[in-house]
Amino acid sequence: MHQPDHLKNAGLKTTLPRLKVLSLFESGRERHMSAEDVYKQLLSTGDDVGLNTVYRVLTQFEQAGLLVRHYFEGGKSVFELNHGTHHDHIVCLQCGHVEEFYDASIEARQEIVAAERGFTIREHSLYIYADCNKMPCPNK
Amino acid sequence: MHQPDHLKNAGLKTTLPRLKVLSLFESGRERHMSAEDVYKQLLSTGDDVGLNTVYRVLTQFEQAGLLVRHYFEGGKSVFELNHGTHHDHIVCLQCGHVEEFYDASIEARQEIVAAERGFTIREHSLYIYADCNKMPCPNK
DNA sequence: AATGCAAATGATAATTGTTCTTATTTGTTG
DNA sequence: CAACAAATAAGAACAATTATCATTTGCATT
Ligand SMILES: [Mn+2]
Ligand SMILES: [Mn+2]
Ligand SMILES: [Zn+2]
Ligand SMILES: [Zn+2]
Repeated sequence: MHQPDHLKNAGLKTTLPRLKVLSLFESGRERHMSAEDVYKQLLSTGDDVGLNTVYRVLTQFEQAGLLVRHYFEGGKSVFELNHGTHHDHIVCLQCGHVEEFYDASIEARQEIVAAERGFTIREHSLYIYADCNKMPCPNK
Repeated sequence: MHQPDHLKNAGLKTTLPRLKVLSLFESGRERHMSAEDVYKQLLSTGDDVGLNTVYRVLTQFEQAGLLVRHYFEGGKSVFELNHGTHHDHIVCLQCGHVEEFYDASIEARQEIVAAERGFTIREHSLYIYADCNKMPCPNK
């Protein structure tokens, strides 16, 4: 799916830090990660990459369309692999567990809401904050 | 609507800084303002209030239910008067103009999405980023 | 394989938005 | 109007992110 040549295609040199970050996302260990998350994961496997390089690479990957950036409540950006299709998120306020969903009816209504006001949608973000009601919460 | 006694009711002393911040929101000059926005508006009318006091007062007003806080894309919190009813936002990417909307069908679908996954919704945020298509864009 | 150079990295410093600390001031109450 | 708790303001501290720049690395060419 995302091979090293995705980097070349995006005009990015195939460097060690970039490969490390990309394979961390591809490992599937965690789908949604902040810069700090990525930094710490790489530290924990000895694949050290400077924190500012992580930030730079994440931004480049976002621009190259390899990653998608989200602004979850709490101020820090979170990234995930871009698998082409849009989806929204429901986040457990207790444990941080994130589930993804796509609801065609919500998507359609947004278009109508925008059109009624003369707007042309560029993007949108919908986050539902909730309790997952699992015992115990899966992540924490 | 929001009189000074709203402060007392919330257990907050009726101080000059609080009155200044509250009346700025009530003036209707701008509905959605960040701490920095409030700070600068007050400076511009000579009603100086320290920036940290602005932050503190905004947080207190949020807790007292006088204001609602939003996390717009870009990292900074934005506040608006709480007029009791929930609404979502459509933001023009060109001029920053914000319009509010409420769509019962979107709200209802969110409940279904959450329920299907066993979640109980606490809150949600939906921002549509768009072009307002006005010539010129109203705010800038 | 060695060379050359643009591009990328990492150490460090700077910025931005926000919160904390604490001495001074202010609002309320007797 | 005195007393005292609560609130303010100045400044430091913090957290997330971005910028600067000397050194290193990927990679195309010899
Ligand atoms: Mn996702
Ligand atoms: Mn609003
Ligand atoms: Zn949970
Ligand atoms: Zn506009």
